[in-house]
Amino acid sequence: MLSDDEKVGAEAYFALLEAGNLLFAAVDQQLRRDGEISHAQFEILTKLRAHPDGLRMSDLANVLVVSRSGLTYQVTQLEKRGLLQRGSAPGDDRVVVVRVTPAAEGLIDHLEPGHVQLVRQAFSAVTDRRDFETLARILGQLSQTLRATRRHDDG
Amino acid sequence: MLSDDEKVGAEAYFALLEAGNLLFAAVDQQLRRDGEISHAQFEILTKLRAHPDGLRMSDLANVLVVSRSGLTYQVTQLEKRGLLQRGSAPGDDRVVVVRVTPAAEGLIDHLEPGHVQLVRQAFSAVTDRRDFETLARILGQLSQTLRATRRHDDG
DNA sequence: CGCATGTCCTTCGAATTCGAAACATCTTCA
DNA sequence: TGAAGATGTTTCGAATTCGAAGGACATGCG
Repeated sequence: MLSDDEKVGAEAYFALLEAGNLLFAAVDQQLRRDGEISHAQFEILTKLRAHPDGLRMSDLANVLVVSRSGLTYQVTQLEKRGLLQRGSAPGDDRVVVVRVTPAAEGLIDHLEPGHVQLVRQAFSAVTDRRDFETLARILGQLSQTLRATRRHDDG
Repeated sequence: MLSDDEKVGAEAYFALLEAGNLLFAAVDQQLRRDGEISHAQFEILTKLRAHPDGLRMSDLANVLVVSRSGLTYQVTQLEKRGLLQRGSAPGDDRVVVVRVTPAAEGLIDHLEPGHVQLVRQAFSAVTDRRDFETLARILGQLSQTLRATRRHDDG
């Protein structure tokens, strides 16, 4: 038998997976419709846009929580579409640094308004600003904990 | 430029996707290691266990937030392993009703302790019980909103 | 009844994901 | 220098996912 604390914990756990799943699916559908791009690819581009100097493949994979090989696949797709470029890093020829192209910035600008609106709509039932802050804080703690125990010995 | 409200909203949005992703990945890894089963399959079994009379394929797909065809695939896999059974529904020969087998209940019982411990560990940084309640409440609202606007006209 | 339409599940092909293994390049240390 | 191990990325095969199309049954209406 579960204690009351465990019950509310399990509830939060299931709710997190469900909400995350639904939110991802909703955003994915919209992005595919409006911009012929998947949510996974969109996340790559937006993360890269926040790093004008580019990111190494491994770092990008860690940020996005995907495997290195999975990232290789998507980066190849995006490079074929001219939305990003692979480059080399000075001083280490093993490293591949990825940067967005102006075309990608244009695409992001094109998609951003609808994207923001969809997310706002999804959260429309959350009216108290403190709820947002609580949500962001707890989920941030959760991510931090999970990243800390995440295996580092890949490949 | 985003307002402060939009900033905290965007933060919550990104945190939700990230935490959900990390949590799913962590649980998936553990279940594969301890029980030779994926998180997706484990969720099917646990949902079904909560419904001793079985569930129709469509209803199960909706609950789990997966496509009908994707569910068909996983149900076939699980049936091959003897963890669930397909049956017919009285009065409508189109419908397939799925039920867990005793073997699946045994597997769930075997995996449950480690599963609970992992989740508890993931949430270990969340110490205030009201935070759990807030989390469950907000994410529940979010799921409800997203389900309401979800497309019902599937393949 | 008999056809049109709707519902439910599965099949099919394409896209995406992962982990293991392969490859290439550093770094360390003798 | 050069071998051994570490690090970074890609290739490969297998598993999983989706949406569209197909097939089977149900329902409504003439």
